[in-house]
Amino acid sequence: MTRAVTIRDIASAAHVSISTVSRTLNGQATVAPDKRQRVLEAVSRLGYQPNAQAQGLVWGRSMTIGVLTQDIASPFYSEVARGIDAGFAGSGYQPVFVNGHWQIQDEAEAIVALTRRQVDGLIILGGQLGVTQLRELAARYPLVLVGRQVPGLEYVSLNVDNVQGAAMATRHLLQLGHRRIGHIAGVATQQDAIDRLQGYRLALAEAGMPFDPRLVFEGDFHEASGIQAVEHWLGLGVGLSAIFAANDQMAYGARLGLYRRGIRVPDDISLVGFDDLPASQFTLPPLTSVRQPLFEMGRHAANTVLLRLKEPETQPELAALPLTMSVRESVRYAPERVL
Amino acid sequence: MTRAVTIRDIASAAHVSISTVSRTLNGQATVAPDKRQRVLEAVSRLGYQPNAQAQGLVWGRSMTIGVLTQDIASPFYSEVARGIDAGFAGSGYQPVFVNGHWQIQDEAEAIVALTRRQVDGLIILGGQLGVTQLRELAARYPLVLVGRQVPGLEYVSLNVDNVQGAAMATRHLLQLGHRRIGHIAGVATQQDAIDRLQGYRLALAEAGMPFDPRLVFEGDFHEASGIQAVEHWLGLGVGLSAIFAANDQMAYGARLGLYRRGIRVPDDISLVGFDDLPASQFTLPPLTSVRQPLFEMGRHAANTVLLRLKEPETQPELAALPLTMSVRESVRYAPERVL
DNA sequence: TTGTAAGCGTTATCAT
DNA sequence: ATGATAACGCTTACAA
Repeated sequence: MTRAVTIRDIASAAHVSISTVSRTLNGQATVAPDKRQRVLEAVSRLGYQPNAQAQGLVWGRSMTIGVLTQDIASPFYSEVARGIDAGFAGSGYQPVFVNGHWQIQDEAEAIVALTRRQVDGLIILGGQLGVTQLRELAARYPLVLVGRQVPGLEYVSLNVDNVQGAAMATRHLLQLGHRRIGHIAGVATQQDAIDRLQGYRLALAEAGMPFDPRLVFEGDFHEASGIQAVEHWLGLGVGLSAIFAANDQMAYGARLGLYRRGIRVPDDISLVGFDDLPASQFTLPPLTSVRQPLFEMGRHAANTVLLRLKEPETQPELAALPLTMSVRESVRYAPERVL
Repeated sequence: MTRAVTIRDIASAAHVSISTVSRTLNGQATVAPDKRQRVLEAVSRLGYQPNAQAQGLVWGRSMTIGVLTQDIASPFYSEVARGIDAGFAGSGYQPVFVNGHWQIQDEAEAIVALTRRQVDGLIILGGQLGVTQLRELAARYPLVLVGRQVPGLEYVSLNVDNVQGAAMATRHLLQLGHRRIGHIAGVATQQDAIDRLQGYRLALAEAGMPFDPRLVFEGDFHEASGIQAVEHWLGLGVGLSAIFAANDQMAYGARLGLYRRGIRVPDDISLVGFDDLPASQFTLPPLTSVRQPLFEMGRHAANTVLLRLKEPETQPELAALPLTMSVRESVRYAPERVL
């Protein structure tokens, strides 16, 4: 369309050289007041905005941070994304979000797109990128890994203790007298799913309860698999007084599945989720859940990248953020009868 | 960290000039098979990726499309974002999402950030940017406006007919015998909120029903205001047999508010939302809602930008995408008694 | 077919 | 204090 205004346009409009324009705009260097004035006037009159691409070329950085998510539209990722966005606000850096779509192929392509665009740093949320590739990336960029535990990359990994979180949820149920607790697990290839299952078993073991494999259903972190879990258990006739889902979305599904069978929550069955998505405050009933500080995680990841950018030598410790329970109305004392 | 591999590295590794490298990589031009071979080998061995910033500088475009949303983490925007992402997949263009945070100031800054980054096109979702600024942007960039109706910019506006959608929802309720229908409106400064209120009134008028202003509560499109609406109406003691919320999120809030008061949906009160967010399939009960094809809207917006980029002269018509009703379980025939 | 060199818009070095 | 000019990494005439 119309050609953009360049620094040359400003220079000729203000009757100075382009270096003078650049100097006035970039702060410290000394420029005579009158010329400075003319430059500023021309800049605002013509609406000049320096070309970030050209600046990036000469500075060797793009003021851009790549963020790899799996699905920008999932409530989980988007809450983290919001935190990342907040973390970079006012820093001059712009996050660029790309999607891996849960597929390693797409992830790899997304990373290439980011590196070609000369991102100055990287935040990788989950995913299945291989250890080798992650190590290479860590060597080239200030990198923060969220939700992945990679041997040798602990210092760039921002994690929550999923084992403890799941154990906490399970203990919560046990303390209320529940003895038959179903667990809707996530996909077995993801570390957080594995850890949460482990936490569930840990709490059971602590309480001296036997582990019944029929009480574990492997879902896929989406709502529909929560419904399937309920159908599965009801068909089997295992007896259940509580369900602990490995994430909130599956808990929502389970809730609907129970409703379809006329089973009340929490009267007949108690329900606990994991993540504490914003929406869980408004479900019916509001869902008790293990609170992951998603927003904070995003912000923390952003701040860490920023810090590494500023002081490349420092290796700030990435303390694991604490998990807490958001206790709401979906849990009650274990009923006499088990379904 | 480590310096990136440049075209010069490839040139010297393959013992050719940098133009030969460029030619091999950029397709058509003729390069001797042996040199071509050496170049390709060096490229893959050294893992060379052309610097997109430098290419952008030469080509005068960044292969980047700016997308202004209000809140990347809202289920509404993220579903559209997913569609946009899908629309650009494989096109070579990369969407860059920025947030306006519902504030005109932030929006303006976000747009500046995008233009400085030399985006080749723009998609603007909602927002409050002034008409003048939008016109300027439309003159400089291939632009698609989603959810805004700007005089003189109809040809770049992708809209749904909110008036008809709201009328459809209200008629649905009327046909089932409901006579006291509350409407939870959105913020009165947003056109879609105004249009939906108008559609509600239109359907009422068609049915020869009087408009009772006490039956309209102004919310803010978030869940909490749905709860407030219910509290407000129950306090007032207007009688109600159905509620039509201007978006799903407020409907979720209303659902919870009713639950708190022991009012059943749909037995006591019917509930209809607007947007048909993915989550509405899993609420309790699943929510009847006016379906906005959010994903499709995003994809369509992306495709339109792509088309304008390819053929700048053409002005493809932006046909309004159709709204339909997603009928689920939150609606029932009007009960005898009104609450 | 290939290499040299100009240029994309900017900053930074260097004289002046 | 200011203006040439050489980069930055790449593509693309233009010569050879």
